[in-house]
Amino acid sequence: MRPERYNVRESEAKWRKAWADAQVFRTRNDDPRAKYYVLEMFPYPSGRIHMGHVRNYAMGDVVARYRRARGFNVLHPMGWDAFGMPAENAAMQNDTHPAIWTYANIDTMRAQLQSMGLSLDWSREIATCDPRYYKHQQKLFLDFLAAGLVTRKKSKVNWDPIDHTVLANEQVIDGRGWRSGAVVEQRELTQWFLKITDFSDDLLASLDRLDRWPEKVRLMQRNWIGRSEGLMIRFVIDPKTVGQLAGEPDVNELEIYTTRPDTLFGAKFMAIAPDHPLAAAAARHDPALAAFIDDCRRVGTSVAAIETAEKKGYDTGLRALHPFDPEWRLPVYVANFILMDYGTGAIFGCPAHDQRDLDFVNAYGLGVTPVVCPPGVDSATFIVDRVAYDGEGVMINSRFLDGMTIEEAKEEVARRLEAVSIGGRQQARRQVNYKLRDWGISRQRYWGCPIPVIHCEACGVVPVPASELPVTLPEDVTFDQPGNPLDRHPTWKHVACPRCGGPAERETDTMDVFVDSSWYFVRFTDPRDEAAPADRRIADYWLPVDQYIGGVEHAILHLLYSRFFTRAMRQRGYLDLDEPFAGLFTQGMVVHETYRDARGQWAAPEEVRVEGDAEGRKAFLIGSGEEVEIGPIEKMSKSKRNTVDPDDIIATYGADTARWFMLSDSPPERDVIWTEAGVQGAYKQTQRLWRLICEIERVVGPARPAAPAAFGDEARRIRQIAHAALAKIEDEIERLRFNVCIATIYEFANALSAEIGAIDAPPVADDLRYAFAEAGDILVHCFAPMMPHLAEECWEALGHASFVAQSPWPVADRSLIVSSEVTYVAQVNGKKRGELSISRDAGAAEIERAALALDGVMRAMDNRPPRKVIIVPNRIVNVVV
RNA sequence: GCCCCUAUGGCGGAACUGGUAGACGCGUCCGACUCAAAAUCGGAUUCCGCAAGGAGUGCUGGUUCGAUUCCGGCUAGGGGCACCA
Repeated sequence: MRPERYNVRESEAKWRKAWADAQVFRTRNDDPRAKYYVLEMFPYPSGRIHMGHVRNYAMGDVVARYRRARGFNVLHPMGWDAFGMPAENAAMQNDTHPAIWTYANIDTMRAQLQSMGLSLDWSREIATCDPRYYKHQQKLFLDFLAAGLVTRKKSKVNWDPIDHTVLANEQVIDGRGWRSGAVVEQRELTQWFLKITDFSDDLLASLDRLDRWPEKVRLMQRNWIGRSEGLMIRFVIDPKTVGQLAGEPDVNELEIYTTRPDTLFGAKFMAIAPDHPLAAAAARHDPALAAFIDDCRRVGTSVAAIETAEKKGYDTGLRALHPFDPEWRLPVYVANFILMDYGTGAIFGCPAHDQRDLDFVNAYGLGVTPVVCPPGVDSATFIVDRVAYDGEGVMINSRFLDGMTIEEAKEEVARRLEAVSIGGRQQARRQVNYKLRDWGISRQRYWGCPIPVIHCEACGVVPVPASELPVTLPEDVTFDQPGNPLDRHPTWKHVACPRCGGPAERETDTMDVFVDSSWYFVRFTDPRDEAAPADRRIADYWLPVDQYIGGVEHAILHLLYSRFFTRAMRQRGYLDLDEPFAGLFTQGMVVHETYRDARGQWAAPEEVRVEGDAEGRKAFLIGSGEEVEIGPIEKMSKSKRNTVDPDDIIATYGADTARWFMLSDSPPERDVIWTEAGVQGAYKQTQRLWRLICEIERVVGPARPAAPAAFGDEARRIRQIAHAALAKIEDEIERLRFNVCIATIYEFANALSAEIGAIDAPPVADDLRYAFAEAGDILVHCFAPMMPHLAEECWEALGHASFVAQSPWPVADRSLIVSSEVTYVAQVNGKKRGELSISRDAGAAEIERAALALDGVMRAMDNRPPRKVIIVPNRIVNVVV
């Protein structure tokens, strides 16, 4: 006799040990079966796992376990994105070395992940902060450097003038350093860049072939790459306005990039970025302008900050000549919303058809002239005042362009200006431009992969010889002062130049952590290879990743950088691979209510008791009974204290319950709200499924029956229920629709319960016993990817000696599912008026006759003759009167 | 500011490719079992209406025999914006 209740704690521990002892999830590179690589974005070892991790890894594990059952050789590895700022912040706060902090976190989180019962091959675990990992990254960097895929150039950073340190964008709050509170400045540093722009076209074009990526991610990447076709136009600066700038270089003309040359007759001003060379030249003769530029720099380097700041400009006094009218002069402003990184860092402003330009002229009173008239609007009365018009239309107020479409006008302007020559060069040329910029990877920080180059006064930049790799981080560093400890280290950075032997210095910048995560999926294929990032044959066998799963917050940067790395590695012969991730799924966050007391202090969910119902819910502190306000539902975060610790949930309810709840209810791409009721509901299901399996076992008996020659009606019905559920669950798992999958499992279990309840006392006929045994096996297989521990317990109860984790997926017999009768909905004028059940192969005339004979249909038709009858096969009959 | 996404009962959500809106779960209500409670099991549950029937998928307009689904205009919430990971 089986126990009434399923003992979660005992069983889960037992099965995890059994899997580990039998090495069930160990993956071999020489397995002859078809491969399937499923990967979840590896975690940053922040300290403890959170519910977002549970959700992410539960999803990946469903896919891994399902594919394994379907006969694939599955690679499902785990590792640690272990470099990054939090380790340095912790070092400063607690006086612990980043490595010690990081590895301690990894140990904690590994144990937590292991308690989830994930089917991971832990023998392939990697950490990016391990020199055995970053050694290969340094080799890749040097290889890319030799191949011209790396460059050095100047770029701006946020500089904290009190702490004397470079700040990350998130460390700049309202233009001030987070620690010192000092107003942030911009500094230019010479930094290392990976030339991702070499691949702009391919990165863009290949998006079309990523058909197993969410459309929104492809769209975001397309916009990010931002290919545009436009015109470079040289504006002559009126010599009469140059004045004291006369001696400065490049003050005779201003080159701009525009995608809207058609609006040239709507131009009201020119604007240049505060970092534009012309702005710098003008500022040398105008202290007020220099002060204005300093002001602009205090916003920081983030585009969001620059573009949301109030639009401000400074008139340089320079005037540019309109290309089509030498009498027409346009004022040249330095403006805080022009970005030096895009185009030439200079624009002409047409307020009528660009909102930013319009906001600008409204602030400076420069006037608006519309030049594109929307269809159906009278050009004589069309005015633009607060909202710019960026739609289609016909050219107006534009002399020789009048009456043309936008496209015709663009072409006409380009054609005319290409033909004009100034100083021996065309005044304008067509140009394809990209928003995408090269990837700056230099970080002025300790806890990252050292950039393996040496700076020699005589020889310049010298790569560290391969035999000396990896360049490891020195361990004797302190974090008692801000800034990069590598920079102030007494010995580490001083070395002999590998080329001339003279005194030289190591590069003290380390790499952006996005570099670490741009090739880790390659390393997992062959993680212990000492000679190469991965053996080429092994990498080519496993890659691409068949299903990649992670947060949508990585939709652009991480995924684009990984796509770049794949291309660079292919070019250098490491891989034969177009794209790293054939399938991508972006899952939603885990969110929770927030609680706040009268003093504005946040309260954690475990400190709060919630009472009430539909009318209103109230929350009280458990200790004092004080009422706390129930706030909005937000992403779980430490600062709002609305987190739930997976350890507590797993200890109370078990890993299967935690996994099940994270997969049920909400669609995986959407946010899921953590509720206590939801977890309890999931827990009840584990017990329900266990009871059902026990009942099946009692009906089937100790000996599993052989397949009978024929099935009676009841047995046929049970088989139909089981096979229909199996077919649907297969489809839903493959589409990663875990919530629908779980709903189908509930329906399946409910239906089986009803059938079991209808069974009379034993003995039970052989065909029924067979049908129940088969249905039980199918049910266990269906929930095994989500609740693997319970599934093993049930599998054993049903009399199997093997692991369900190693058993093949049952074959759905789809011929059992089709019924001979179909139900049509009968509508009159699109409104449902009845239903009719009819043979699947009934003809149109027969269906129409049956529909018109229905009571509800006749009443609704009210003796009017049918004008038209629409029949959608197997679905609907609509009578139009 | 720019780019992207989302919106369906009391709640989470389902609805194949434009074809029965509300599957499944939670909650609530009623009932069974029990001395009682818990657990479990059965039934009801979009709204208005006694009913017939009507209304209904954030708001608004359109296309269609038919719109949660397609198109236009809004509103609200969320993600990303290049040094958080």
